[in-house]
Amino acid sequence: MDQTAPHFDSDLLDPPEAGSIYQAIRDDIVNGRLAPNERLVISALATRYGTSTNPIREALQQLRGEGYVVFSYNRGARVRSLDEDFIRDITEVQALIEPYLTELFVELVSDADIVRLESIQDEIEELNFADIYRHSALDTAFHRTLYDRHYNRLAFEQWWRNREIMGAISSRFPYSLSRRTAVLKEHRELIAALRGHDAPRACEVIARHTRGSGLHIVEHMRAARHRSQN
Amino acid sequence: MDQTAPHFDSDLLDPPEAGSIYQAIRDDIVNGRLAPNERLVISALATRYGTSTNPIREALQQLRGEGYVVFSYNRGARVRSLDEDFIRDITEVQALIEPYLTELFVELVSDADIVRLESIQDEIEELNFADIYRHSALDTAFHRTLYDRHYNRLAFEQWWRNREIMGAISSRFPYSLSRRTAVLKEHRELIAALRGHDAPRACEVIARHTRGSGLHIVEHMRAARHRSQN
DNA sequence: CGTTGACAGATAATGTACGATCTGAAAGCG
DNA sequence: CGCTTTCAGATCGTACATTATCTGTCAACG
Repeated sequence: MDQTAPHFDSDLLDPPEAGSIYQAIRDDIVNGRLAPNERLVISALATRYGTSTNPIREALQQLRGEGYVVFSYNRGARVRSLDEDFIRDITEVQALIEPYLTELFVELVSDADIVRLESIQDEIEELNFADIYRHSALDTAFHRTLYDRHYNRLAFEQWWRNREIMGAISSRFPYSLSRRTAVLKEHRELIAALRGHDAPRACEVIARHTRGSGLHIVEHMRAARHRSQN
Repeated sequence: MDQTAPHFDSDLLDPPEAGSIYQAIRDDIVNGRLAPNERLVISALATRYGTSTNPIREALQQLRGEGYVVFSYNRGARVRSLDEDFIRDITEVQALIEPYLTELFVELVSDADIVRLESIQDEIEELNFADIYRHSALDTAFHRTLYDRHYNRLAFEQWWRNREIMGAISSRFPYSLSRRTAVLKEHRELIAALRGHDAPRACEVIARHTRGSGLHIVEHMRAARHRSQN
């Protein structure tokens, strides 16, 4: 079973060495090694990734087009700052896309799919948020099972990008107890809806799931902001 | 001081000269001067826009991130090919975003907004598709009136990008008679729904409008493909 | 005679280096 | 204390070097 790592191709073939700088920078952003709003100095990145400046400049421009990086003229690039408003916005877009992607999956879901989802979910519950990175990987696998085979690659890529951005920020916060129980409950609810081929219910659950995830992040951000205002 | 500055027609916005190459290339794509699937040769573009290669390379990378351009390693860039599947995909995403954006507008619509929409619509009907470019500008103004003030800039930008891409392809086809009547009818229907603050109806109309627009393009593409297969 | 395959030159993408501004901030001056 | 000057560091544009791919010719072969 090819359990795919969080490795996602924007090109079909990974060029031997080419887009790897883009990949590396993007990974560093979504994993928090390059923090939101952090300045991205070209020469520093060039030495960091062991190349000259031009590949860095091009990678940053691509990331700019994807929304990970912002530029000011003659002042260089920064990692996009992820404030509460932006998380709210991205969450609402996800709450549109995910039910849309789910809707088709309800049509074409097979028994094997259900088994796979349940096995992932079993593992999630067994792990019980002990290892956050492992949990994140499992959660990603769960959702990708739903969306991977959708014909609409544009929507899928949009969803994936947004998910990575949200992951970048949410990995800094712990799961609250209420959020944990909600995640588990909603996953189980979704599986039940899929088994019954109940599209409206599946879409409702996934929309609730998505909104809850965003709200959870925003609440953490708000709390952190208040703490720092003492 | 005597800098024979290549002042492109006195700019009205933005940094002096910075992203203007990006803008120029994007405009050329969405206006069809650079056709779908056309090869984008860096040196050729450099001479075309009167600059060296690096700004071109960076602009293309940004456009890649936005989905206008695709790369293959060591083989350069092409304008994204817009096949029927992609139009279908982009249409379905638009059919998610536009009702979402409309929903809020129903809440905050003012009498002045209604007046403005009606005046645009009057002009559209008076023009009656005689000048396609003018019609397109008016139609854009109509829809932007609905979405411009939405707080979700991410969704707005996504909508705008998709709209420009669809405009790039649809401008090559004439409006069929049935499509013309549908457009006018749906705009009027939308205004009526807005006046009555009827959100569900407004969303339904705009979703139908969006899907119809996409379907219209796909039908033209299909017809053109069959013609060329003789 | 037509097709295929290899080779060489041309073309273009990718990487490196450098110089010309621009920015931001600290030092100098009134 | 505020304004100007200076200056290091960074961005942005230009030029060049290095490969990789494409094209067309020509000979070998069926």
